[in-house]
Amino acid sequence: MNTIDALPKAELRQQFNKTGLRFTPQREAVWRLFESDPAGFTIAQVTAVLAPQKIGQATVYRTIRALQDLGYLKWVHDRSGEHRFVASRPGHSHMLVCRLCSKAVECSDCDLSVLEKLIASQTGFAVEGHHLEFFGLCPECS
Amino acid sequence: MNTIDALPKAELRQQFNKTGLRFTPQREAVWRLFESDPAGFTIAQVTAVLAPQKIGQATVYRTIRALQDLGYLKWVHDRSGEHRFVASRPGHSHMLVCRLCSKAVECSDCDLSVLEKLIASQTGFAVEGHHLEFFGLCPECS
DNA sequence: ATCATTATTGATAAATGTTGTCAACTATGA
DNA sequence: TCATAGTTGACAACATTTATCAATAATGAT
Repeated sequence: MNTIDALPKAELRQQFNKTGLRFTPQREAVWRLFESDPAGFTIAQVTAVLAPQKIGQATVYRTIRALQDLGYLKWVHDRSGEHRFVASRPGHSHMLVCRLCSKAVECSDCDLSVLEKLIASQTGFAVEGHHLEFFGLCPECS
Repeated sequence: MNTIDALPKAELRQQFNKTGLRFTPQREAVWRLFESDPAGFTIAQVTAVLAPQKIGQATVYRTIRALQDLGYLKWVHDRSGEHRFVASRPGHSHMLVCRLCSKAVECSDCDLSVLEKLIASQTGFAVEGHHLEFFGLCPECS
């Protein structure tokens, strides 16, 4: 229920090529890493894990940004306030982050439109979008 | 309606002293800066603005962290994804950030409990808290 | 008001984190 | 198979954040 389904290699290649980017072994390795753990990783962790495979840190930075732009990576915050990246699917969604195991799951169908209307009427603010992270305990850690 | 009321000097001093911290001219200068602009500042901006007053960057870092711990500073994200700090009042609240003027206003009475219950029933996730930022257009920029 | 205590300051260095450069390499579409 | 053009990794350059420490100054007690 939590881990997202593995992304077919062909689909990932297609996503890269669509925007003129190339599908390289290094980029696939980075993506596979994120796919392997729903808790996600910080940039430092990714470079550390992939260093033995001789993947340079510049490549890690570039790949993470590319995956972000494609919508396959979203960020959440540690309790320490640090960025952590998590595999996801393109499109808007919210993240539920477990306080204990750090696992992050997407919550895409949670509607905030009611709240946005309330805000509009109370403050005159025309809400166009939002970033929302929940933290708490996942079913396994409860 | 947007800018928060100026914080009395005595109250700020009290807040610092309460936790064993001291109320110094440097710390007051940092706070006054944040109080002066509801759009907030990045750390780099604060150090740049206060450099002529001979306030070291280490002091800026320390003071911002202290103000954060006291609850008087909250962070929001730029469109570029960067941290920006904004003056606020202690306690939980959400931030409304204007896309044009970057002004940030607090929205403390927006209830997410309904949404949290919905999430709990749908995912089994026990929500304990959240971080929520809205972006859009403030009344003046609409 | 004075004083001793002890947190704070600024300068500097050290440590991290991020981006730029470029020749060699390789994925891609023709 | 081939030419094109994006990609790689090593390294340098740059930016950001933290640690150190002697001198200074805010605080509570007197």
